[in-house]
Amino acid sequence: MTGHHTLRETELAIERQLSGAPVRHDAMMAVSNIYRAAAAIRQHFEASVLRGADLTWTAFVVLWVVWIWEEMETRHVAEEAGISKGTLTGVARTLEGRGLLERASHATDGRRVLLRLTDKGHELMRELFPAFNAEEAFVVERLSRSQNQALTESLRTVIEHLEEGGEERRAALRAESPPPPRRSGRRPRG
Amino acid sequence: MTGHHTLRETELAIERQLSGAPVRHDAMMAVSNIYRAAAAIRQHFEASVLRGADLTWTAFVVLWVVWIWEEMETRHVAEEAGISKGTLTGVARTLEGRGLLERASHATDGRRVLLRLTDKGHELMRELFPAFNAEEAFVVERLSRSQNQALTESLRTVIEHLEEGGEERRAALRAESPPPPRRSGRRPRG
DNA sequence: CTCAGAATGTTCGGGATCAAATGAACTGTC
DNA sequence: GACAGTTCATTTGATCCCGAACATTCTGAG
Repeated sequence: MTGHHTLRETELAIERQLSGAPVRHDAMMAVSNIYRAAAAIRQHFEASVLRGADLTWTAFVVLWVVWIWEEMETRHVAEEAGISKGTLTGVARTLEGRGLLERASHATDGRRVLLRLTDKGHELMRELFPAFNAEEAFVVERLSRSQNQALTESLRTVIEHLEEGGEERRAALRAESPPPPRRSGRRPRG
Repeated sequence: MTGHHTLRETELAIERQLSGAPVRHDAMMAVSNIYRAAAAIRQHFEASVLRGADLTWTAFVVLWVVWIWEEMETRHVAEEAGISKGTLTGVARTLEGRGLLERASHATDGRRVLLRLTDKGHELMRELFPAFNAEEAFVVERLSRSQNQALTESLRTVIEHLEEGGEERRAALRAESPPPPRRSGRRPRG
């Protein structure tokens, strides 16, 4: 959308394919821009601050969450980091392999696993976070204080809307047309 | 951030780790919310409209771009879709395998590859896009017209800022401390 | 105490992701 | 016409990503 074509060209191309059916362009642009901005930000960070530590965005976020809360159960880390628990297992494994993170078993519940940073992990975060935050400031550099505020607020509205009403909506859509089994994912044994 | 802890708790925890060094919380919240919103949106779409067609967000975006522009060279598709050309090769392969997309060679340049939808792909997009757009409208449902407008505008500002000033900034940071080789990626032969 | 059900982290399968390396094809220059 | 440099798409390696299946552990009802 930010590529070679102008907005108007894109709109015309859409009309052409849909033979005039109404399209919510405003919603389309908002959603599209949220996604593009997120991708651009992630890419910028991985190519700048995170590059020196050879960390992905996700790996950094996991380290950050664990760093801030000192010690945390994996399911909470996954939720705060916005990834599934299955993904966290893998990310924690690589971070553990690099000596930045360590697992510890829960005192009273044998199922739970606690994550905490190693000394090396602490040291890394202490020097990395200021640089990361400086880059966050760079990202929103062109926005005024009030624009930044409004942006943050609107996005929070969207996030809360999806958290509160999303599941219901998905359930309704599933009821209309039950989805076929996913192509990927673990198969039943036998 | 939208997890169990309040904003204030998080801020205190950050101060604790940084022993009072200044932090740009406003920038942090803005960037964090952009990323969380994008992730929530992607997840909602993959669990609703895209679920029936068993498509990932990326796969849908690629189909969409090709659909709108009828026929397109791969590097332009990658740029419009916001993914690297290496990623596109893989995504196009899976889409081709499902009979939704096809490759065609360029008339005068043997290096280039053109993508276009198959009949099956056209049919899918004709029925899928309206549902997709309806979901986009759902996502921004709680925003007023002017909020939506401002959100879109601010995000565009961020995207353009990164497109225009990002590379220079990354170059400056690389000059300060030349990055070590990446852990992943293809190795030189021999 | 036992045993069914719930909760928790890991494994698995298909796929997406990037940067760097690579090979194929094109473009200019001599 | 050969050849150096450029421009494409593809390959490669390590990682991330999800959801569903799974093994292990805990909990509550009886």
